[in-house]
Amino acid sequence: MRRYDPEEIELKWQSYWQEKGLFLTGRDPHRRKFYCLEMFPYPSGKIHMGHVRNYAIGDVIARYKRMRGYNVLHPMGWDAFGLPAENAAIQHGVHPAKWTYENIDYMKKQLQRMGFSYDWSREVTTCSPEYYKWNQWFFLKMYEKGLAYRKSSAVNWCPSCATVLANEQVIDSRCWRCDTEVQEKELEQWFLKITAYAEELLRGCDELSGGWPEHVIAMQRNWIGRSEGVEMDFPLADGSSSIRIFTTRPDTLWGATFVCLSPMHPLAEKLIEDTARLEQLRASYGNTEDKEGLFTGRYAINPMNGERIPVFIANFVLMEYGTGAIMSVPAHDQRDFEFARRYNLPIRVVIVPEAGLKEPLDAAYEGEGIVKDSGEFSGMKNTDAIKAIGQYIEKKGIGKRVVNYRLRDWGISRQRYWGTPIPIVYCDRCGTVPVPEDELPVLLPENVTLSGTGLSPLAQTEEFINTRCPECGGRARRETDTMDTFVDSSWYFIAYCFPDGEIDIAAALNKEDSEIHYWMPVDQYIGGVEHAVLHLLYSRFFTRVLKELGLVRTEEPFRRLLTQGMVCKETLRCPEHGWLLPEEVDNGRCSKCGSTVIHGRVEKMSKSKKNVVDPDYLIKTYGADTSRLFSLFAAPPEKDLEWSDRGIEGAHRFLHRLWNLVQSKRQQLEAVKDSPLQTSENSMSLYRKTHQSIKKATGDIEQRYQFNTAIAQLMELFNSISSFRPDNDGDWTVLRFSIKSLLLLLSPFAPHIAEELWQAIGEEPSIFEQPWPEWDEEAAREEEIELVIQVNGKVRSKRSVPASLDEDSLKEIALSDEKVQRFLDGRQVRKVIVVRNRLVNIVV
RNA sequence: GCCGGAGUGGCGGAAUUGGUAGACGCAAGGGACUUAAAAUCCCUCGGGGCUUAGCUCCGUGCCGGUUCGAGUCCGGCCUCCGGCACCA
Repeated sequence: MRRYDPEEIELKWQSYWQEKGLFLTGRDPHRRKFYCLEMFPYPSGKIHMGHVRNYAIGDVIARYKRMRGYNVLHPMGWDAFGLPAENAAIQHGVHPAKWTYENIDYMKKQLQRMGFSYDWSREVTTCSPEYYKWNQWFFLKMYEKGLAYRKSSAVNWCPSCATVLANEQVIDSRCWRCDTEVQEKELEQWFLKITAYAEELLRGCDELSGGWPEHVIAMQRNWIGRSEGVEMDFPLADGSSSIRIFTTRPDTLWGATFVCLSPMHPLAEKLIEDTARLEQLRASYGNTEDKEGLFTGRYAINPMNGERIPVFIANFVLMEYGTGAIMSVPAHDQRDFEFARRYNLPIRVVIVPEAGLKEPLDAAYEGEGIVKDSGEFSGMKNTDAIKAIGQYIEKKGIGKRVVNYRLRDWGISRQRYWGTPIPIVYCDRCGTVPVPEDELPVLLPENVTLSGTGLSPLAQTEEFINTRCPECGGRARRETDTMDTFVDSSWYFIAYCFPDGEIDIAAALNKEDSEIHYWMPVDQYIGGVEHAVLHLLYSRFFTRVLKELGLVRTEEPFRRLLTQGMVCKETLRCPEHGWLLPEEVDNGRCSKCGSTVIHGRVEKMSKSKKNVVDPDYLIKTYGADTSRLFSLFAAPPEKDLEWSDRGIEGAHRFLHRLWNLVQSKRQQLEAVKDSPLQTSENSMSLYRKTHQSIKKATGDIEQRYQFNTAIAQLMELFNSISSFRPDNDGDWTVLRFSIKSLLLLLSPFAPHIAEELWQAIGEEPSIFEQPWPEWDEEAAREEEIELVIQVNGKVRSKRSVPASLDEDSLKEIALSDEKVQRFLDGRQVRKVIVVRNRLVNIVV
C-alpha cells in the first residue's frame, strides 16, 4: 500500500489544477457569481501563520461556492508599496523594487504550495506603473471634483519613519509601524475630502449590519463620530469681536460660567498680549494629564441671559473639532468642572436629577434631569429642553443647529520614495497644475539616493523634480510627495475585475456591460480586524466616489465581512536573555544560562517575541493539507487561535488514518463503482450518519462559517466509516457512498488528499468539478430517539423509543417508566410537558 | 470613562430556536501488538459521596429573577481581551 506522502500528492495536484486552468475565471451570465476576497498581503519576505489562516478560510469558501455551482472570482495580489522596502534599501543597499519583486516571487510560491485556488491571471501588484497609474488617475478625478486639495496643517510626524502619518495611523500617540512617539509639524499636505461623505458613510453602516461583525460597524460609527448640537456666537463685552462656540448641550446654556478658546484659535493671539505665556500654553496643548488655562482679561456675553462671563484660553480645547471654542458648564461637564476647580470659577447647577444633587458637587453631573434657573425652559426635562432651546436659538437668529463629525479629511502626502507620485506640478506662472491624464503615469524614477536622512528622496532627485508646465510649457517643479499606501488598497478589489490583469479604468467608465458591474460588490471579504477602520473606511469612501464617476454601481464594496482572529502562541522568557525560541529551552531552563524559563502569556505570534511558527516548516513536515486543516479546526474563524504542536499532529493523524483506510479498501471500493446503492440493516446506520453529516457540515459551512464544527462532523463520519464492517456487495456500495461523500465534504479543507483519494477509488478528477453532495432529509432522520424523562426538570430516566411516536404515547411511556415511578410515588402529577423527539418533563 | 466581545473539564473547543452540558480533537491513565521503542489499534477520562453491575448529589465567572425547564433570556456585579479617549 502506498504511504501518505503529502509533498508528492500536493505538488501533483497543484500542477494538475494549474494546467487545467481550473480556477481561472471568466464572466458567465448563466451562473450566479460569487466574489470571494481575502486581504492581499504586504510582500514582507515570507508568509506567516496569519496569512495561512486568512487564506485557508477564504479558500474553503471559494472552493465550496464553486462546487455549489457559483461562478467564483477568487483573486490574489500584492500590497507592494510601503516603507519596509525603503528601509531595506537604506539598511542593505537593495533597491526597493528588487527587494519587493523578490519577496513577491518567494511568497507567491509559498501561496501556490499551500494549494489556494486563486485565479493568478488577475494578480495585481500595486507598485507596478500599470497599477499606480490609476491611483494618479483617481487623484486627478478627485482634484477635478474638489475632493483632493492641498492645505497647510499640523500633521503627525514620525521622526523614525521620517514621514507624515494619517490620524488613523497614530495609535496612543505613537507610530502604527515603528511605535515611535509622533511629533507635531506644520506642513503643506494633500488631503482627500472623506468628510464630504461622513453622513453617507455613517448611513451606509446600517446596510452593513448583518453582513459585517457588529463590533466593526460600531468602530466605524465611532470613528465617524457624528454629533448634533448648536453653534452660536458669544459677543465680547467690549463689542470688538465675538466667539463662536459649539455645544451638544444647549440645555445647559444657563449654567455656562466661562468661555474657553483653544490655544490654536486665531482669536487667542488677539486677546492675549503676553505672547510668551500663550506659547507656553500651546506647548501643553494636547497634554491630557493637566488642564491649564490663561485668563484673557476679557469677558463675553451669554446671549441667552445677557450675563458677563470671563474668557479663558484652555489647553484642552481642540482647534480641530467644532469651532475651536466652547462655553464651559462646570456643573455638567467633567472637564469644565476640573478646570473650574483649578481656577476657582463658579459652578452653577441647572440640571437636577430626580434624586437631587448634593452641593457643592464633587464631580460634574452629566446625566438627565429637570432644567432649573433657565428662564422659560425651567421645569422641562433636559432632553426636551435640548430640542426646544435649539429651535428657540434658530428662531431668534442667534445661532443654528449643526452636525459635527469626529472624522477628519484624509492626509495622503508621504515624504517617502516607495509610493505613488502625486501627479501635480507647480509652475511659477500657473500655480498648482494637475498632470494631464494622457501623461500618466508619472513614473517613479529608478535612480534615487535613499539615505534615510529625513529629506524626501524625490525632493533630492533633480531629473524628477524638473519638468515643464502642462499649461504654459514653462519650467515647473513636480510634487515630490508620494501617496499613502492606503490609497492603493482602497480600490484593488475593482482592479481584480479586469480579465487577465489588464486594468483599464478609463475604458470601463460608464460602460454598460463592464465586468466590474458583473463582479462587484465583493460577496465575502476576509481579513484581520486591525483594518476595521483604516482600510475598510477608505475603501468605502473610494467606492462612493467611484460610483459617482460611473465606474461601479454599488456604494458598499464588501457585502459580507469576516474578521479572523489572531494566531497566538505561548511565549518563553529567560530573566537574563529575554524572549526565547522553543529550541533555546532545555528542560524548562534557558540553554544559555540555566535560569528557569518563564512561560509567558499566549500572545499574537511575532518575531520579536520569538513565538512564531514558520509555514515553510509546517509544509515540509506535515504538508499543506494538514496545515490548512489544523488552522481551521482549532478554533472558529473569528476567534483567536492558539497554536498547539500537539494539535497539528492530531490533524495530521486524521488525514493519515483517512489515507490508510481508503487505500486499504480501494480495490473493493472500485469494484462496486457501477453498482446501484443498496442499503441493509447492517449498513443503515452508516447510511444515515452520512446523510446527517452532509447536512451538518453543509449548514456549518454555508450559514455559520463554523469550520471547526464542520470538520468535527467529518471526523465523526470517518469514525463511523472506519468501524463499519461490510458483509456483502450491497454494504460495499454504501461504504463507497459514505467515503465519496466524506471526500467531497473534506475537499474544501484538505483539497489535495481529497483529490488523490477521489482518484484512488476510481473516480475521474477533478473532485472540484463535482457538485456539492445533497442530503436526504428522510434518510438523515433517526428511527429511534433517546427520550429523556424529567421529573421537576431533573433527568430521571432515559429510554430509547421510536421517533414516530406522538405526544400522548410519549407521555404514557414517561408516566409508566419504572424509574420515574419512584419519583412520582404518592405525589400528584400537576402537569406534563412533552417536547417531541426530545423529552418529557413531569411536574409534581 | 465610553463602545464592543468573552468567561464552559487538565487544554483547544461543542451545545444552531430556552429542552440530555462537555460533540470533535489534544493531553493523561490502562491494555493489545513488539525483543524493545515509535507508530497503530482497543478501553477509561468534569467533580464529590455511597451500601459501587448501580444509585445519588454538585457543576457553564459571582448574586438574584423569569420559566415546567436557563450555558442560552432579564437585572445587578466581578474578571479578562479589543477599540476609542479631553470630540464639548
